[in-house]
Amino acid sequence: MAHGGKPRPMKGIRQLAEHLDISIGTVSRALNGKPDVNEETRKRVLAAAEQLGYVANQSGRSLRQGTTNVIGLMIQSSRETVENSDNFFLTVTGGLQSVFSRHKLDLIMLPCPHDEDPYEYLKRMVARRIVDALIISETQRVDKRFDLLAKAKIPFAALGRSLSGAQHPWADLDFDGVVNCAVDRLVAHGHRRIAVSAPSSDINLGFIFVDGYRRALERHGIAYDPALVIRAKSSEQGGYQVADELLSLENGPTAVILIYELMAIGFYRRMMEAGIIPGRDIAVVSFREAPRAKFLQPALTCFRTSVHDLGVELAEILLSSMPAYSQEYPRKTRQTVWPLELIPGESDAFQLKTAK
Amino acid sequence: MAHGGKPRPMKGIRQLAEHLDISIGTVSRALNGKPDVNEETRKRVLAAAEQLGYVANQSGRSLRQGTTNVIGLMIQSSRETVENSDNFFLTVTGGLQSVFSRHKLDLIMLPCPHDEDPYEYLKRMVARRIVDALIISETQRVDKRFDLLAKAKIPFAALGRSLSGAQHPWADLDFDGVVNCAVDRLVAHGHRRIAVSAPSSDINLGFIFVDGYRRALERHGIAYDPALVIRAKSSEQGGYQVADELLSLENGPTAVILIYELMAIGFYRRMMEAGIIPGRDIAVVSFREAPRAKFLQPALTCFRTSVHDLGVELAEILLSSMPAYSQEYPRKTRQTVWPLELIPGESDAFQLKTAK
DNA sequence: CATAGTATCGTAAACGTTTACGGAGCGCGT
DNA sequence: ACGCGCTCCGTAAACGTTTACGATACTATG
Repeated sequence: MAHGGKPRPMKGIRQLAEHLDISIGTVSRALNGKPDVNEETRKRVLAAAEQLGYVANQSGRSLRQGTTNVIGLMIQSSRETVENSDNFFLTVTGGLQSVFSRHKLDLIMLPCPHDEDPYEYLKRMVARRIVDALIISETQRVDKRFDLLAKAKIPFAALGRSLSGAQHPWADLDFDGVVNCAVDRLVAHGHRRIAVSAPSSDINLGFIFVDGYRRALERHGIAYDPALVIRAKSSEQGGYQVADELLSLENGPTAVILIYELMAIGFYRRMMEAGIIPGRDIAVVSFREAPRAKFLQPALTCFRTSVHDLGVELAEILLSSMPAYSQEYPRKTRQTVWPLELIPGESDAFQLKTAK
Repeated sequence: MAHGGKPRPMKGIRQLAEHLDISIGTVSRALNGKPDVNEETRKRVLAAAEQLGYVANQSGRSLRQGTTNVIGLMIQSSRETVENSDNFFLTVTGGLQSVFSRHKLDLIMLPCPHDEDPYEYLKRMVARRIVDALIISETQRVDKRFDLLAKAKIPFAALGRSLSGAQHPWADLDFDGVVNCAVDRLVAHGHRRIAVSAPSSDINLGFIFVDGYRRALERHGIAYDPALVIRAKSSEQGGYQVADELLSLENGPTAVILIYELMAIGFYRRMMEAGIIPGRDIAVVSFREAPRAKFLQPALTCFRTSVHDLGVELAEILLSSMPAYSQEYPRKTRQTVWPLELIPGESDAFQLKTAK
């Protein structure tokens, strides 16, 4: 009974080596595809590993070679984001993984607790060295995390641009293009008084959106009226509130651009309550289509994109800035403004009769 | 220039020890709150660690003490799930973390790639020993993952019950209670022909829901008619399809129970197309309220619960089965059927006139 | 036969921690 | 003076890998 029986407790590479009567080093080389190993012994090793269910302990490996083969995606998931975003992150995750899995990289999500400072959380995660690279999301207009990551010299990319990260890799939806397209379209239909809804300008999106709106108006020679910019939450209630505020204006708009499709639900309702019919009395265009809005009558004009493919793009941006993969993903630029496509509906499909 | 200057490159505990002229062991003990260390030196160590930004390398620590202080939440995120579930997982995650963070445990999400077998993926994750414990979700009716985890002797809990996991820890929504309550309510309003929609019976939910429906009918002495069970996807299209199939029946129902609120959108639309008004001509009750359904007219009667608190419960179930925390979370039972609350609307608020 | 080269493998160090163990210093009682 | 206990700290082993290096056996070449 020298080395017979079934050594069930698979503790590590050592047991595997003993079971094969091979040195531990050779086993490691065989498993990792290193050159200095006979093809036949390699087969034996792989077969035994498969049979005994051996998989290398990640801690040992990471400690030795200083790499984890894991990419982290940090999400803040504030209560409001969770309520309103329609699985945006899970969809992006799908795109990211479809790229990473080709390189045997695993993606993990790092959800920052609601009661912890995102900066401190990220610092901890970086220091623990549990990931080789990081993707941060929900970027703020000024975001210290960019500096942290740059200083830590860990490869990263951002889902969402930032002033702090002007020269860093990111991918972001083309908010500017959207609002430009929307304004152009509305102006072509005869509108001059166009309202816009946006979240607080602290959030980068809130700033970019309104800034683009402003420049678009300027391009058409329309004066910018601050009263037509409504700050509201990106929710159904927010849409209701936007309608409410616009109704209270003396000189109200003939068209409105909503920043999130969900808002349209509340907006429609409030307007209908007031006897104003979207698509007939007021034009509505909304950013980012979500599957839930299809029921709206009249059909909402909005913008669509493949969030999955945005994830693919972001993954490639990240890999291009990781030394081990950069030659596989050569790039001119590491900053992508992701395009969206206009889906025409009935909510703005009328020509304004009276020129104001 | 013995040990002056700023030793910026913080490589590990060794540098920290040298910088303090203290042995490496003492530094470790000081940082980890072990008893055999002078309070003053402890303060010095903590201060220096803070100043130099030292955080223990996780790989080294894990390797030594065989524990990672990380809990994994595996999600499959099939394309359909991502489309339809309204951030259910992110909400649960919030509840989980609110418990875990109290014990300095970190939660990471492990999203299984779409093209990989969930069982193999889990096997890999377990073998790599990147987590101390696991939560699996989207459990199947028979789910090999339970056996895998039990055999690997890694603590785990499931979000969703399973036949395989009958004796294992889980928390799940009370589908049975929901369908019972719905049937009781509809019967009390005079309905005898009640239809139900459910996903495929492979999915555990699909089985439980219909089984509960069947027993509830039996309790009221109503014959079970298979024609009134419609298998459909939990989406808007699915709801449209359910209405369509029900309309084609010779002897149609006077009430319907939908399994997901999103379906009500399509259901309403198809019914209105046929000139049948929900809440007047047909009663509608739906499971699980989502914020998006509030606009429906007439208001949908549905069931609500705090998904966040479900996460809290699940976290406590898991901790109670981890040796290091079990005495802190004593439990009689490790299986929770999570209750939901009825939110009465107008969609079923009428008494059926003609007794059939 | 001697030598060089090649293919394959074993040995041991290293990664950064934690922790069991023992030792030094000190106070105190006998 | 001696022994004992206590507090605090240093030493070194161990965790499971990977990998640089050297050793061995064999083949080919002169």
